[in-house]
Amino acid sequence: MPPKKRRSSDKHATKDPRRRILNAASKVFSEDGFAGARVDRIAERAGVNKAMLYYHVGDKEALYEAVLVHNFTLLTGAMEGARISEKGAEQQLASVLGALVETLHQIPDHPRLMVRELAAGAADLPAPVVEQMARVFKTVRTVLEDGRREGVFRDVNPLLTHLAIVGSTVFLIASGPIRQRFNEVLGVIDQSDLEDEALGGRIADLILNGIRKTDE
Amino acid sequence: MPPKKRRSSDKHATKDPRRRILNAASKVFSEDGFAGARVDRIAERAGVNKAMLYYHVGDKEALYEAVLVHNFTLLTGAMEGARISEKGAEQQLASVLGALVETLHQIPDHPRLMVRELAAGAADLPAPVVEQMARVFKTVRTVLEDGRREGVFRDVNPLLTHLAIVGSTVFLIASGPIRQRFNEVLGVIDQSDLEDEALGGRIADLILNGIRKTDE
DNA sequence: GTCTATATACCGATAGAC
DNA sequence: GTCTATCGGTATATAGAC
Repeated sequence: MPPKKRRSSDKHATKDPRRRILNAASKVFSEDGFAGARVDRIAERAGVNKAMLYYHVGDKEALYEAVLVHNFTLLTGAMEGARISEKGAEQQLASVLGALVETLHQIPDHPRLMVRELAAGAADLPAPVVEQMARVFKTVRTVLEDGRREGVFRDVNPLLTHLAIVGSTVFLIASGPIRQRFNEVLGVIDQSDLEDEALGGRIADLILNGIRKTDE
Repeated sequence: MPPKKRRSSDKHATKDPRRRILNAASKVFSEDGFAGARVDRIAERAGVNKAMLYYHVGDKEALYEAVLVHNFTLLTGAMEGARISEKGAEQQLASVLGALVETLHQIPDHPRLMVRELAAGAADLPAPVVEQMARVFKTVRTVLEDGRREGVFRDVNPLLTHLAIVGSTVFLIASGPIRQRFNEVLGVIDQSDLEDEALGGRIADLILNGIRKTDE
């Protein structure tokens, strides 16, 4: 038996409290923002007493930082793993984009949280979170530079391109709930092909066509 | 003398109170979000008494809706005007994109506000605001469809492309404040060419290359 | 470790004088 | 139309019993 973390293992649905609190907090923070989120609601959704929340994680601010770092770790891990699993820059970019889309699709809280931070100017983001953001940018930049060196990508501005990639992806993921409302106003739009993981391919296609070096 | 709206005209800095309140509210809401915004701070920044704010505009919710509609009106007007001032679809798209970037650059509050709404799922956006959002999408979609009919654009998904355009633009505008912080972590990045209105051209270039029909 | 009850502070909104 | 003073509701955080 592995000594790593005792599992209660007998019953169901009871992960360790801290994990349950973090998951609940991620949802509530992403829905209502930091200021709008209510600690009582987080505790309620996590199925723990509010006092226990403070006992296990800390105050509202510490809870928020823990959520951001946890979610970001999943994203950076997936993107970096996707990059080194491919060889050519073009394949790497497609793979990294796929990992980006897929991960954000799995934890849609995260793009919503980060999109709020972006709106706020990300002025008082904790340093650990900024480091995670930087890792995402570094991964994309590396692929872009490799692609340019290989001669398959145009000489695009890395930061601009990165923002276009992450911006369009995050926008697309985060906009899921509102598209239905759009349809009511605009009439029916076929968005069947916007569902599922076909998203990654569509976005990758769009971006790749924007930066791929053609026979100009 | 035009009968339209009496201007105090004698002194300086005193526009009508409602306008001052709306401008201040736009800034504070965009910085702190609806829940995080403090009515006292809005009144203070507008240079009016809090009771006067309620007298002239209404409660916090009415104030918020008034801000969104006001900002959106500027954007839709600029984009629709830019479209009909050009002839070819490609020129129209460049012009519309230019108007989009320029307007958001002039009122950076707006992308921040909308980005927050997006994060929240835009569940309880007032109907007038949703209509304005639809106008933006309609303008972009019309250009894309024209371009496809003219044979200069690929058969891209309108909603996907629209989200990529607006997403990358909004992201770029809204991310202004955080890029400096990125530089501290990543080392110096040349972003001199990301300033000013050169932005419009760069984004238009990137997007156009993504959807332009090539000799495939 | 867990829960109840509560202290403390803050914020939206308005009453009412001028 | 303008301002001061304040009410009432609510949210974070903790004290203290078990």
